[in-house]
Amino acid sequence: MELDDRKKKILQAVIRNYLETGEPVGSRTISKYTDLNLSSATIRNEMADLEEMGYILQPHTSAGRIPSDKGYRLYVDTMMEEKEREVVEMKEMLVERQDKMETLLKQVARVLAQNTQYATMISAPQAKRSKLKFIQLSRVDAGQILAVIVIEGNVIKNNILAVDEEINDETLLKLNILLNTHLNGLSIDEINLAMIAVMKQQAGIHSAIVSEVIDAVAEAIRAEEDLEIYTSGTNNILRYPELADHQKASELINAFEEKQLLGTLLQDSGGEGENTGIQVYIGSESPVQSMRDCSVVTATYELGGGMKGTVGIVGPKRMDYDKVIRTLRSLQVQLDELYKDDEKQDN
Amino acid sequence: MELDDRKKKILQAVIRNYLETGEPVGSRTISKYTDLNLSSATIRNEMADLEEMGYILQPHTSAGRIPSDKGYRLYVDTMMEEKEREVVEMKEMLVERQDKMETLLKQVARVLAQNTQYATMISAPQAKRSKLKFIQLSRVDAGQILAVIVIEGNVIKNNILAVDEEINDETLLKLNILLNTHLNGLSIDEINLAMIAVMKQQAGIHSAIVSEVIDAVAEAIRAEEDLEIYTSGTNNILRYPELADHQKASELINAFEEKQLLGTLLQDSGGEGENTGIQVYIGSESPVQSMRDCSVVTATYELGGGMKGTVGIVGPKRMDYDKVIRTLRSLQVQLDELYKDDEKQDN
DNA sequence: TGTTAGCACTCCCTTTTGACGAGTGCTAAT
DNA sequence: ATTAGCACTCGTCAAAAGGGAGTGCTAACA
Repeated sequence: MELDDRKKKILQAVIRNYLETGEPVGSRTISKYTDLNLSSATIRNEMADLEEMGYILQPHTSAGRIPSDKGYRLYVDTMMEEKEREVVEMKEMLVERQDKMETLLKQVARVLAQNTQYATMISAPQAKRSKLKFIQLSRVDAGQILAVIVIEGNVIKNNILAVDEEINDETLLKLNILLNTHLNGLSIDEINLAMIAVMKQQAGIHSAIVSEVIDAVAEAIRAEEDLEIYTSGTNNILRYPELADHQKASELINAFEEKQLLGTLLQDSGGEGENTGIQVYIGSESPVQSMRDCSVVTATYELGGGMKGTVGIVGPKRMDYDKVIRTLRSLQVQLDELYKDDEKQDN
Repeated sequence: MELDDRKKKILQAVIRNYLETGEPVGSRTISKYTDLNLSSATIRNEMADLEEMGYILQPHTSAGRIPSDKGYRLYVDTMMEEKEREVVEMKEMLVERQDKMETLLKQVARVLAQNTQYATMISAPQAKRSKLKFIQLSRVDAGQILAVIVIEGNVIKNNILAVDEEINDETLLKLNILLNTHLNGLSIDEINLAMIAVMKQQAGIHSAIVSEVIDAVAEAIRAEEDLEIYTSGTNNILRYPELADHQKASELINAFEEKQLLGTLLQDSGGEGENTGIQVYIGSESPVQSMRDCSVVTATYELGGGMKGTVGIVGPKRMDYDKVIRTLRSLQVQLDELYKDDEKQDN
């Protein structure tokens, strides 16, 4: 059987209507809703075909039809553009530039949740491969050395090292120079044992400190490389009856709290999503088990300096894909402009 | 009317029974449940009295009774101890010492939530008044100065300052000494304008940087002084039918997500709670509006070095106060022992 | 051959009804 | 002061009834 033009129109009408009302939609509704001027009986025949093809389904006999995952997929892939043009400008989101990356991300998540009434998540931006930019040791107390580690992209990590030996400012200065000349500009897998041996030798009796600093560097880079994720609007889940079932809602809320599960969603979409960087997971397409009744839309964003992160929106399958995607596009643009020329930041 | 011994026993029985079953409890049940050997009719009369006095109430005519807030309060204040002794040792919680404060707090929240099946929250420990311990400026890039600010308790904040002028290492060293000699050991309200003027004068042409550093210090201390709060087990809210109503649950989940609302709960209990530092808010006693159907139990904990924080558990009014309080006591002891002698930490 | 009107049928949802049971308050007897 | 007895209230549950939305099929129509 072929999906001719009329069938497409009917499918589109079914989906549009269902997105609005959340109720199964019947043939009579379609007969009036579209400009096809067809009787409900004809629509019924066509709908039977569409069901056979797997685009829509009946919750039970003698109910209207609702879109299947396959139907949503077709809609998202090929039918949505047309609506996009006739839509008015959305209320502008306000994302302000923030000093602290953390503040910015939390704000984005919140604004997005308020705008869409769905649950949102965002991962901190990362350079492809974190390189060490600068190390600074300082004596902060007797027996305590503060190690400040700056990673490419001006991400800063601190670590306090306990040392047995008493260290004077001069040796500290030497150690600083030693560490910086050897390590600057290197990524974690470029720091090898031979190099460490050389440094330890040069450090003489203070070789123990070198080891500790290296450990701290390794940990700092590793910490930077695993995703920090912020979420907002979790309570919006309860807005949608199809998700508000206690069992499901509890699992979802848990996923948003544990956050690590969300990582799969916020990493996958790395480069794949065509040119726009926007990707849609419908129902069972999502890699996260607890989201099999949801749809997830993710978008990669860029802050400058090659720093890329991903932001995502989670809602019911019956979500307003159109609005969500437009909102995410607008966000991409805003973030891009906000951090166009420089990349100041800290943590 | 007086609350004699028999009435107390009956009230206690009603509450115990209701905590277990969650169902309104009737006179016949009590008649068998207690060792008073009274008929249901007598119990009925007593219960009518108790209702008149406001300790219990009827959801509707011809239903059993449930405890009122006032009833719970009496129970928590005077009736719980007896049960405490006859109770077996609870499953030991495992809280491990962590390098990072953040990790520790998250772990405590999670463990507590798993153990009790309620929602939990914890505020980061704070010294009474944050004092500056150490400042370090470093040149990290052309036009970028990294300011590392260490606050009492080894809390570290970073800030990258943009500077127009080119600064060599020597001036930077001078500035470091200048800043440290003037500012070390001071709290935010000890840094006054006169002092700043003196420093600016000594800094000469680099006075602009001094201003920026002072701003950074002020912000760092302020940031440290407002509560960081971690939560866990939010999804447990849905476990309890009396909270799982969409409207209420949504508000609650939102409170746990926004976190700042929780601050009132985690600050209030500062010193008030007798000797144990444990405080119970029942229903409308809670200062947080969205928790009027909940009970909240908070406990202050101490990590050493005068660092105090508060941890809290939020559940239905019908929560197992006994177990919750015992769990919190055990946690207090564990944390105390874990950080008994030193106070290493960073962020 | 595609479209449509008509019709019987299915199935869900809501309301109604009645039975049941748990629990109460009151009264009178102990 | 306590208790047995009884009428009454009210929520819950299940079954029954009614209504409505929607379908599939058939036959007529252009």
